[in-house]
Amino acid sequence: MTTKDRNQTERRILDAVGKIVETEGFEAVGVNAVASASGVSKVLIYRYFGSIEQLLAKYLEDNDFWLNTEFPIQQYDNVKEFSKAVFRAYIDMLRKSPALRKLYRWELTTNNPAIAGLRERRERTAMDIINAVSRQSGQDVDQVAGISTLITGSVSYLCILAENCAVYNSLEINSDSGWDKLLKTIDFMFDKLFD
Amino acid sequence: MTTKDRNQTERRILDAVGKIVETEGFEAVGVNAVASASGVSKVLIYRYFGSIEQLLAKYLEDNDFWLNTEFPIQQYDNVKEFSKAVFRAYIDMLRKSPALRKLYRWELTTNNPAIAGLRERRERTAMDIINAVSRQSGQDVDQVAGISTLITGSVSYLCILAENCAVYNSLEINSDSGWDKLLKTIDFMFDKLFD
DNA sequence: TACTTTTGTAACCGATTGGTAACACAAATG
DNA sequence: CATTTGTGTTACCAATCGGTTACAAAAGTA
Repeated sequence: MTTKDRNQTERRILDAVGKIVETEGFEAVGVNAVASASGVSKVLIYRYFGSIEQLLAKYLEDNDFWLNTEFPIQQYDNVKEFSKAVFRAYIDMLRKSPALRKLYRWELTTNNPAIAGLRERRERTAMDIINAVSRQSGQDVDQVAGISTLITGSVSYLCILAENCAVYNSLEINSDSGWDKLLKTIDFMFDKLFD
Repeated sequence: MTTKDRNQTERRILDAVGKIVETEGFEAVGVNAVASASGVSKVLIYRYFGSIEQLLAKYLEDNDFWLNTEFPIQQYDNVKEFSKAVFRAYIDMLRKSPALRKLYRWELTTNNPAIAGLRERRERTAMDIINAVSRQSGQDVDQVAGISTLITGSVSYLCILAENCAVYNSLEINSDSGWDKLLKTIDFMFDKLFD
């Protein structure tokens, strides 16, 4: 260590967590890995964060990993275009962020208080949108939730899978071409559904 | 060990793999775990299977884990009903089999020759169905592939997630009630799309 | 019978895991 | 000045990981 600065040390540790998460995922975040990646003795990890669980909770807290993007439905011409925009944003977000993909992947194998908190907030955000769409379109809430689930669920799955698999149902999920096709399908779906 | 019977020993080892996979997933299949779960010294694992990778390959080979169910499209009244039946079967299969869910989960973090082989066969099976549906319905292949991807992708995701999370978009993915709602949405979708 | 091969176990190996104790030193506090 | 508090490192701990060596005994073979 260069200087004696707790704040800086904590930041180093958290940065190291971020690096490991982005490259190898949450599963690889251990005391030894974080210590060597940050260049800080692991004793300080326990001293400043208590445990790896709490360190990860802090990391999740620092980075807004729930769907916090603002979507003012009033600004859109109609519900259909609004819906398309929401899912387009969802895809972009997930395709751009390795950390977010790793988080979604981690959630498939883990359950702890930090994750539960994330899920709750995400659930609220999602249901706010779904309720708004249902209200404005006159569609049944369960129906809207179902459609939304089909899209976000498969997008989540494909974005995670793409890191280890290039093709799914002949779609190149590794490149823009495959996602353009999927987006076309989504648009097509909404054109048929919202009429 | 009771008797000296290689076949029986191999079976014991493979059974132990199955048990570990179903309960903890492929990630937990290690030499020590398999040895203690099977009651067989780990030396024999190396002797008879070479490595854990090869043991898992053998396990995957023994259990037909790709979509091998036969779906004769001619037997159905129309493409719409055929499609609904296919996805209903997909959901049932995945919800019933813990091992299959664990496999899908494992594939999200891993890539190896055995998995690649599975994916190829699965891809062929899926594209056969998709091509058949496209031909009979007159729909564009990419469109059919897209719809199919949205459904199977989200179903895969939700089935994996359900082991650690009870609710997604207000759907109870842990119980039949949630899946009934989703099935209704899928049926509704096909009713709108195939017309 | 004597010898070889097969099937099995126990014990060990180095590497790595999460976690802690002991100590050095800087900085603030009396 | 002396002393406590905060920050950091080194070195260690037991447990577990994948993997191997050495050996015992059963089973087949000459």
